[in-house]
Amino acid sequence: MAKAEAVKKPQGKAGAARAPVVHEEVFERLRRAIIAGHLEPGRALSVRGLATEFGVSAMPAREAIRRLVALNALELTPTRRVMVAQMSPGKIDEITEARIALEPLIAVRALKAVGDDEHARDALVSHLSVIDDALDEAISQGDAESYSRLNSDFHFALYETARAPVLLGLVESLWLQVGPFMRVVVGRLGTTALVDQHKQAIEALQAGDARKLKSAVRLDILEGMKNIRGARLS
Amino acid sequence: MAKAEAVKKPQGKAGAARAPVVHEEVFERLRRAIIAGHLEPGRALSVRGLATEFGVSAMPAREAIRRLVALNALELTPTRRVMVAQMSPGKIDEITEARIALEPLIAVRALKAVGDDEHARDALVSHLSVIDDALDEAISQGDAESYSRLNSDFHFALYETARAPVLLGLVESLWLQVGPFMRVVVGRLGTTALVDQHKQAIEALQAGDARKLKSAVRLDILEGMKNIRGARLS
DNA sequence: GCCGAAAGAATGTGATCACAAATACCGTGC
DNA sequence: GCACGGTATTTGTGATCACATTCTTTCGGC
Repeated sequence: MAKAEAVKKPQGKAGAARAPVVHEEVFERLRRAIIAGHLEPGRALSVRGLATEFGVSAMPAREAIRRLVALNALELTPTRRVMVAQMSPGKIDEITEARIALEPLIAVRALKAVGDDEHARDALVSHLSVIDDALDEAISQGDAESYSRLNSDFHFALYETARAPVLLGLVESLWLQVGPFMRVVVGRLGTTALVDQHKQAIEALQAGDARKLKSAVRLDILEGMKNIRGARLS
Repeated sequence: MAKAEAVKKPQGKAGAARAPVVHEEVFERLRRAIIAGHLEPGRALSVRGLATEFGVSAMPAREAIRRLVALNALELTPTRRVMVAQMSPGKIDEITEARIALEPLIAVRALKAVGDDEHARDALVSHLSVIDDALDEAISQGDAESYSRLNSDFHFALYETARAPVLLGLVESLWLQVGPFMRVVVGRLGTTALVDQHKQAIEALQAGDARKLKSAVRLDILEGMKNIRGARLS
């Protein structure tokens, strides 16, 4: 398996000269799957299993798993087997606290990043609106899968414009830890009852209102995490 | 090389049955070295170099490096070479913001964790006092190496009692990113001018004063990061 | 019928090799 | 003296093998 066949990869003479190595591709796919909630908590993963599933050799799978363990997205059993992290009430509290501490900060940074440039702000607002419209569509159709993906798309589209790699890294680690449970939530509750603060956030961005933006992000987090807690205790 | 000699490791029948695998030991040693500031920013690391330095094969070195890259402690060059992360004014801002957002939270959690148990609180206070005394000693002797290590010991002795693994992981990631620069700071400034808020924090713990504790932690962070910024701009 | 031991499969970890890309080194030409 | 080009070394990455441990399944005894 995984002949790889010396793809030749002529370095892509034009462009940013990025060469997405195999283990990074595996990592990215797995990361997205976790954030989008495609993997249920407690789901066991193995190096060889992941390798065959992605059609690669054991090595890239190992490195991807190692990275995700470092980010607390995957958990090690006492015997060093790997599973998607389990949730606990205590962890819900911690993640909620950390998200509320960090995400409003990075949202405000995004606001400030586009604050000077009216064109950039409009572009961001319009981009977020597109995502949020699709989100509403997913909600009305009860499409849990799309909901999870679009919800993370919305938040990270906002956060990435902050150009704050350190904060973004912390937030990504947190999302990797909630991802598996967002899935469970929207699966159990159905998506019809879900409300979000995204439109409030967009308005705040448009108005350049940092206070309102922080509030919207904070409320959105509280709503989402409350649902997780509710699903957990049911 | 790396005979390892089949240490036999009879599983340590008594005890927590922990078997510190090779790559974890390498990771831990490297992690401590970075937090303690033993590695200067921009310092290049290589898989084989680290392997021979630690007397292991390439594999554990690879995994340790991969984990530390995931934690933003190490940086990848465009050609995938590895170095200790560089600092920039923007990163200083971000790390300061994140530390101030997170560390007071975890400190207050530590306070609450020992709040009920007077015995536990006394034990923590006494433990922290011992570390802080050693810290004063290191300062008076201008021992930069001990200062870095004891300073991180103090903070993490406090944070670990919070039993908040998620928050602790985030904070550890941040310390891994500042570690190399603490070293530079104390090396350049000398340690005589350094003041810390540790005694304030200990008093707040003893009094069960969450507000004062948060303030002390916050000020300690601001002091430390200000020194980093100053050293950077000099 | 059920518990437990033994056999078999699966898994994590470490080691080593191969290869291409990148870096460092060194000598030549001007 | 210096820039340039070519060679040699270093390096990251992927693949594969070996081994001990762990998990699973099965079968035998009571």
